Amino acid sequence: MVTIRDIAKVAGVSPMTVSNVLNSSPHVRDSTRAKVLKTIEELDYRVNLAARNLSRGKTHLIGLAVPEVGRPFYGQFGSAVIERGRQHGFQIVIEQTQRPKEDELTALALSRRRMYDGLILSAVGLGRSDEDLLRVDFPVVILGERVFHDPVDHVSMPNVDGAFAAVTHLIDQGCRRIMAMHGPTTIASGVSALRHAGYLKALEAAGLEPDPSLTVVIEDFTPDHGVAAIHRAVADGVAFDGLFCVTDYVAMGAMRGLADCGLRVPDDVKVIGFDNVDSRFLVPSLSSIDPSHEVMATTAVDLLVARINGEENDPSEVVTPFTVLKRESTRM
Amino acid sequence: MVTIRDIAKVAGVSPMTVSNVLNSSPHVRDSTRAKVLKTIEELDYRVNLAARNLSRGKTHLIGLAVPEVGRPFYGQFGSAVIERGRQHGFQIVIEQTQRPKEDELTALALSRRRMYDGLILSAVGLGRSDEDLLRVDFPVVILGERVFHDPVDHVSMPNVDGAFAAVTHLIDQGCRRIMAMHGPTTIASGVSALRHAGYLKALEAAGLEPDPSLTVVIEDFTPDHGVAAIHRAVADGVAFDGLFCVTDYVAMGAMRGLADCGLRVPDDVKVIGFDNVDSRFLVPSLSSIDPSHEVMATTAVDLLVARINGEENDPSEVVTPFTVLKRESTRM
DNA sequence: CTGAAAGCGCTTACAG
DNA sequence: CTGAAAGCGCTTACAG
Repeated sequence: MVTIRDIAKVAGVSPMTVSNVLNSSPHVRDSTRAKVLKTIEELDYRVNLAARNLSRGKTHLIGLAVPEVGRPFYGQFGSAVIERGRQHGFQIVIEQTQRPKEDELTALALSRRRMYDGLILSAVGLGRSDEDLLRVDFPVVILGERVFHDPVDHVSMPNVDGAFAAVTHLIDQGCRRIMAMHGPTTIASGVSALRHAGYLKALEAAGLEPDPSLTVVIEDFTPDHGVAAIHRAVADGVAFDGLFCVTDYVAMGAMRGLADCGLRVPDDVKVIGFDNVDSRFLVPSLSSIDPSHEVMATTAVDLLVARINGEENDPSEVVTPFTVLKRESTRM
Repeated sequence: MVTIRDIAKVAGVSPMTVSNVLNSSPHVRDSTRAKVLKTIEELDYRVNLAARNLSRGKTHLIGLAVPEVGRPFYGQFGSAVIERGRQHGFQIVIEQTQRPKEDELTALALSRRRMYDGLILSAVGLGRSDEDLLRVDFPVVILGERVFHDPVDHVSMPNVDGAFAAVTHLIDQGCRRIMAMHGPTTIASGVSALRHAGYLKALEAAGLEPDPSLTVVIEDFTPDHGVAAIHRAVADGVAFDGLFCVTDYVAMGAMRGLADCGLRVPDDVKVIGFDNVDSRFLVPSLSSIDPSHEVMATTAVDLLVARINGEENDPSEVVTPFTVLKRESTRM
């Protein structure tokens, strides 16, 4: 392997001059710079980043821990993070936290091994009891609501308000028996609990009595679970004219399940999701809450980079703005 | 920051014994190991991977260069690569190669800076003229057909055969005027050219005359382009009863476009895609070619890891098996 | 503008 | 079983 010393020897300068050229320091005479660059070219030298990382104390690597990058939301979010990271000169290592809490804590621990300069952690499984673990002396941005008083930057979605708006839209479109489909609401700060809260709030605001049989809990946010949940509900004879799904990806499955059962969207059941991932291409096009995940990604990266650069602001909590996208699936 | 020397000092041993403990070397007395581990615990020490990487000459990082991880195929593929990498003890850095050829070459160049131990490169823009650039003394696995004689492992999809099977299925279902929708066929080894070849082959095998007006070229493999292409074709009065799309993601848009134009699937037009990404959840469910991307991911990672470990096999070219998934969108 | 020296925090033969 | 020394390939003050 060609090193800086080889270049120095051939070019007849010291290693440190080569280093200066590599780092485009102004303190190099033009002729020297040219000579060094020429040698670098000739020997096809490439800087060894492992060495640079060690001496600089930075890796320019950011960890991104999300449940599964194969799901549309995280894929698109990840894509935006990679792009924004690149703009700041960082590369992104993706870790998948398939086992919600366990893997999220592992990611946190890993990142402290100085492999990453910082970590963006989608905390879907962390609850109040994990507060202490977030007290790290390491740049971290959490994707999700602020749990308690963890001294960490948060970027979160407008879960309650978005769900409220979604369900209110269903009500406006004439729905009276609205099903809510989401995960267990055991983690109070989790997406399911918050979106369920928004659902209940919307019912209440409209003077509708919540019916527990209309709350359908799924284990995981995949279309498969959406399909199965609808099959089950219909088999159980649950009657409903509206459906609010925790994510578009789940809604995609739910719409498929409705079709299986001979229920038409929007005629028999109006459906709305959350995330706005490719949902406009479905037939019927799926109404959704757009939490502007581009904004989330950009904000998360920017906050993290600021921490990495040592800016000492108070921990901030950014809730992204949202839009209600009204499409065919909720048409009157 | 706590280093190995701090641990050594406190535990009363030499740094190298700490290192031995960290690397679970058997040559450490149990009592010494216990003492060191206790100190590590107490001082909350974490190994500095940047330092370890430098001295070991490995980063345990694999680069994955794909066009855009927000697209279902690459998201799911990336997910499988991350998972398989993890099993081998590697982490994955994703680079997005939005500008096909340019960024792919950049990724190649970057990976030689010893940041990655190896690179998995989705070569959508590289053609025969780039052959030389692939002659790298660095572990690389290319996702895509073998261009010429580049001495590199390849994992590719059954592009021609898969397309042949897809179009033959349409013909079997009674289609006679079959549209092919894909990108420019300028790169002979590219996905579009190969799948188009399979399309032509299937027509020929069935004795159908190819009609150039039925070949629709799109700029990018997104649903948006699928929608627009259908709108355009219908506005132009192109008549067709079958549609083969280069990917399911494009087909999703095309089906949306057909709905916009009042054309029913499968009654008026039967549609089949390629990739099998969530296509079974669409309404109607989309027929597709399943190129077993799990197998692709696993194979690519395994081949790369073998290279990284210095195994000196001849460059292999693996074409994954495929399945024709017959669903509602091609029902008679 | 250029260089000699020390250091980043580990690991790797080599002795003992 | 344990340690002293050299080295991985850079960068960073500090001199000159």
